[in-house]
Amino acid sequence: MRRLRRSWFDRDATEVAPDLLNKLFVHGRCVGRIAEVEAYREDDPASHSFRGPTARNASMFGRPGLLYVYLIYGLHHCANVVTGPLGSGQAVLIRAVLPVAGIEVMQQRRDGRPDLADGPAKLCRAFGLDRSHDGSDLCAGMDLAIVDDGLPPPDDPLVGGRIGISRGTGLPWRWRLPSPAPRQPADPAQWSQ
DNA sequence: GGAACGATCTGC
DNA sequence: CAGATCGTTCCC
Repeated sequence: MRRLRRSWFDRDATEVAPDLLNKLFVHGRCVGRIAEVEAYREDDPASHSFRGPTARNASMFGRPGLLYVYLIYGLHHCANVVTGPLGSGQAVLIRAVLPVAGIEVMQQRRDGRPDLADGPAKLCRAFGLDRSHDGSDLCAGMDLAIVDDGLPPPDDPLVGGRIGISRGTGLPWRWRLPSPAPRQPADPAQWSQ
């Protein structure tokens, strides 16, 4: 049970992303095993960092190991882990986790729905994350952290194109645990090993 | 100053 | 399959 140190995040987002699979995402009593991620980089037209730093994406250009949380569609939040050297504008979107602890709290925050954290915005709702957590340091304490409990990333993650975006769609920068399926892929054919 | 647009989710 | 809902960005 070891919290990941800052140097661990100081790599390219496409390298960190698959390594995040099976790590534990912790916020307060809520713990989830990371099941699906996507990488975003500054040279990537789909990335919020593509057009340089702004007030919204400032934390994406911060130190590796920060949390980047943004509001989407005016009503949902999504959480990212900042990676790479300071100023490089990279992050990994946490798309899904498998609930491990704090399930009661998650159920309450999700209004009793059974699907607690199988989508990026559902996850933020279940874990109680919003814009006030943007820029938080995942390497500072145990209230908000990424933890390695010894389970390694899978040798055979499913790899596919990112979803919900209109540009940069060909890039195979989405990774998911091979099993169990936390969320059915929209198109099974998009996954490959 | 204003318009267009989301790295989504939900219920019809 | 469309509506929700508003901050951010970009263009005039």
